[in-house]
Amino acid sequence: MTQARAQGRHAGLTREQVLRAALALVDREGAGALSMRRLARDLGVEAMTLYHHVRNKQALEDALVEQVLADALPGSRASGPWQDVLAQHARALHHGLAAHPGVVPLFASRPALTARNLDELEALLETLTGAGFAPGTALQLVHAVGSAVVWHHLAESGGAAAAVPEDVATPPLVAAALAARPASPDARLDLTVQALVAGFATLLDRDGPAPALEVS
Amino acid sequence: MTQARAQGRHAGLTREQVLRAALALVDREGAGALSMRRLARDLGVEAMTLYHHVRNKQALEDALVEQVLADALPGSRASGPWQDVLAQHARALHHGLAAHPGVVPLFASRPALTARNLDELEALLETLTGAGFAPGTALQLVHAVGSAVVWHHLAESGGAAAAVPEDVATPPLVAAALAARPASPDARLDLTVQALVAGFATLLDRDGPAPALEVS
DNA sequence: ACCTGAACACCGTTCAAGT
DNA sequence: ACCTGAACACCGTTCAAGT
Repeated sequence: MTQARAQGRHAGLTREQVLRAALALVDREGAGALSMRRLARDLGVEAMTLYHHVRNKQALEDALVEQVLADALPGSRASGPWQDVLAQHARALHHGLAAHPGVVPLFASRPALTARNLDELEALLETLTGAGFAPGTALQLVHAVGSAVVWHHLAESGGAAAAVPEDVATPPLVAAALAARPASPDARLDLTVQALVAGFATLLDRDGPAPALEVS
Repeated sequence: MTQARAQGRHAGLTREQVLRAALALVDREGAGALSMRRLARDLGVEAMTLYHHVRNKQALEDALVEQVLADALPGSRASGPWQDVLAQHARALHHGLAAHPGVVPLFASRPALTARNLDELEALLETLTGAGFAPGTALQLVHAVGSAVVWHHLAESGGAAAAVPEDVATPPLVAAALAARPASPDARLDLTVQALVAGFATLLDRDGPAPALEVS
């Protein structure tokens, strides 16, 4: 968008500018609109210039995911009952994704564990093992909650709910269920997260007795 | 791969052949390798020929998802306790996805409800509402289980677990958790599904008393 | 060190034309 | 009805070259 430069002239482009522009593009037009050439055009630069600040498109997408994650989970290290800590984590992730809906599809094809959020994960595991969970079970619980949140956004933005085909007769119970389920997406996510928490709570007994949390 | 034809000659191509070839391609080389031009080459045909059997690439991908789903869930209408019916549903979906790992990424960007599996859904809702669940809750439970299974395959094939970065010191609890969690992917999926089932079971009381299933 | 330009090997899709 | 061929407007990435 800015004007062309003679060859060899510094554009003064930084990695941060590239990432910011990429995030803006994805927020505006979705992950499908992100291309090296298009992003370069937005920055008023040749496409090849971008490769000086980012290894390739994959790495660019990785960086976007990391940034959204880092913004969403600032390592708050909340304390309190493990159920609340986990719910707080889910909420933070939820709001982070809501702020950048276009990035959500990129989460689907990427590992859940990145350098940037290892600290947050460690803090959650501390809380959960402190509450009596075995470490392996705790990790699965964190993953389950995280993926439920991501999946919720994936489904919400894909119009998953609205997709009962027109030309097919909706069976009675499906129709009733669609009409009766919680109206707001947030309430639906809450229900699922609460069910996960309640479900893993029943596994607590297996892992060993929980320390009495309420006592001093 | 077959030899070229003079213009206007019938290739005798059918929609079924197109879908079969597309599924084979995706199974062999992943969803990323699926392109109209590549698929046409595999079929020994010009790319434009495909548009006679499929509306566009989107529709082709939709058809692949539907087919994998239809193969995985043949509408078995299993009976028994709702927990078992749900676990059986999860297993069927799990095996269906395992048979076509390349198709899994296509599930992430598509609605969960298609014409092809409405019957299966209705049957599941029958079982769950029969067990005392409110229809809305039942639908959410089915969705939660389904997305847990799909997410599991997504994470498994994306190498999500193996992705603790080399250059970063793994915090102690994260390391312990990775070492201690269930070794096999199947066992991990089982744990999550069981937790979901147990969690929604605790919601049963809210929805109303369950009819005595064992009686007569 | 940072940026450009041409080139290579690809895409999805429209449109007019063949039989 | 079914298939082709050329065309349009795109891709990611390599490589040699400029300052």
